[in-house]
Amino acid sequence: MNNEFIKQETNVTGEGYLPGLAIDTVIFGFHDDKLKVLILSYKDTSLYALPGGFVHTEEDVNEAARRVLFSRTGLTNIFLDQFYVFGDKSRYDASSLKTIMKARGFTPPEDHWLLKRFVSVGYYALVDFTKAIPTPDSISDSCDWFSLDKLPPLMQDHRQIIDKALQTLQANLDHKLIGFNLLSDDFTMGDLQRLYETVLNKKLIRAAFQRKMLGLGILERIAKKWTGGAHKAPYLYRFIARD
Amino acid sequence: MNNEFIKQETNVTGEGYLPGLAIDTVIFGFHDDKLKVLILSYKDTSLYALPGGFVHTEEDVNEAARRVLFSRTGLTNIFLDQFYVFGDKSRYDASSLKTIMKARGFTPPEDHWLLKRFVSVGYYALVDFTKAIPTPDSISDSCDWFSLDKLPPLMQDHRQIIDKALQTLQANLDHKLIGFNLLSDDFTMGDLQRLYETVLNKKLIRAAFQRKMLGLGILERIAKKWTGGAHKAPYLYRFIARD
DNA sequence: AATTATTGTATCATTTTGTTACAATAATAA
DNA sequence: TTATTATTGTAACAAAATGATACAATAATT
Repeated sequence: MNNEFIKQETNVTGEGYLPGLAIDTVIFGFHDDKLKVLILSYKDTSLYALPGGFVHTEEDVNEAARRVLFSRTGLTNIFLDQFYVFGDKSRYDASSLKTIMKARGFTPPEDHWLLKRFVSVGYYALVDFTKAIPTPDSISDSCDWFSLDKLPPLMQDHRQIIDKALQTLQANLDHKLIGFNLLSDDFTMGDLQRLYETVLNKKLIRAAFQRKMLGLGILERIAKKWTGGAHKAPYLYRFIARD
Repeated sequence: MNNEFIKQETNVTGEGYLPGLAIDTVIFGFHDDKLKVLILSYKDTSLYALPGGFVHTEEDVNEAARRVLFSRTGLTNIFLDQFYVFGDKSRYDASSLKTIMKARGFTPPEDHWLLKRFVSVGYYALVDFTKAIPTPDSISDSCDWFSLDKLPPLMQDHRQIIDKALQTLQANLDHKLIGFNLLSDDFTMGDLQRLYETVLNKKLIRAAFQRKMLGLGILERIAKKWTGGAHKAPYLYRFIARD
């Protein structure tokens, strides 16, 4: 359980943190043929936000991204891909952080480091919805999956950050051996196709998709899956682990 | 002519700048069938570096990138693409900046803001070698094109920044309507093919390349070019301007 | 006027992708 | 037990994209 925020808010000058630099993570999951995103809600504020945090002075930024994700959601061992830096002057809005701190019974001084302008580095990841059991940290009420088409109003520019992450995901779906964390270990060709269709938001041709995927040589066939449906049982596949 | 650096070094606390955040730009040009990169050399130090700088407190980061490029090289109206954030703790090396300031007759205090840890946002661009006449700013001896295969030793991690920029360029050459700034206004199909071959570092099939490029519908044929060679004159093409 | 080198394009082969079809088969219903 | 149903895996063919070769056109040179 994370109580780093308490350290951050009472530490008025931001000692031990890189000033003005934040991290925001966009964690995609896939369930019910919908893309989901992990969203935190801050206690007693009705503020929704991406899991984010700050960089320690003695830590790589990429390292910080992993730590922040773990401390805010409990998710670990996830490949995070850095996708953009959000650095517009207009993006930062001190009011939401003020609200969060006040809801916690802390009234920050006007020159509190968290109220200054921040530039945020965006990271995204794809995780297996069933295996990723997010748990909120001590300053959050909840840490939940939201469908992309049913997002609550988000703090600051987090909505734009998600949009940009989705664009990056769509552009990279083919190249990166994505789905690596996204589906459970074993899946059917139908599962994989529905994932692609959802991410790319378009129908794919079944026969061609299957031929293509098998042709890539990254799938191994495990066993048959008895689905309980009135039809031939599909094979189960898994990604071939690379050395 | 830029004398922002004088402001930066005498301003020991970094007032007016975002602390710990730098910008580095990788400007590619193409000449003699070679990819070139713009490199500055600092006066009296034999230190070579990418054109870089810092972000004003009242400015977007993307804006700052354009301003920095202009103030350090004189280049303007260039589309810069943000490609990565270099945030490893190990990357920053105060010694080179100390050397630069000392060579200018200024001995910075140990806690000078420029000697602290920096995270750098990388941008790259492609420019027409013949039109981009770089001019060094007041703290640089020179601002020159270097072949990618003949780079001098560079400050800090600038070499890795260039490598990463090149990878991004290679991955995006097809998608982005690149070459937009990279070749002169009018060019032959051969010019364009040599550019692609150099960036991708592989031979392309002439007939297929020509068919593909013409098929994209982004080229218009201007006129014939009398090259002086003992052969048929090639057509000149230019990119069709989009609305 | 013949020669040379390069360009633009046609032609055909090969590969990839789109489309349709069909046999295989697990569950269900008859 | 046997037909029915829905879905899967794959074959077969069509269409499109790409690779490879060839050749006519032609500006400069001989």
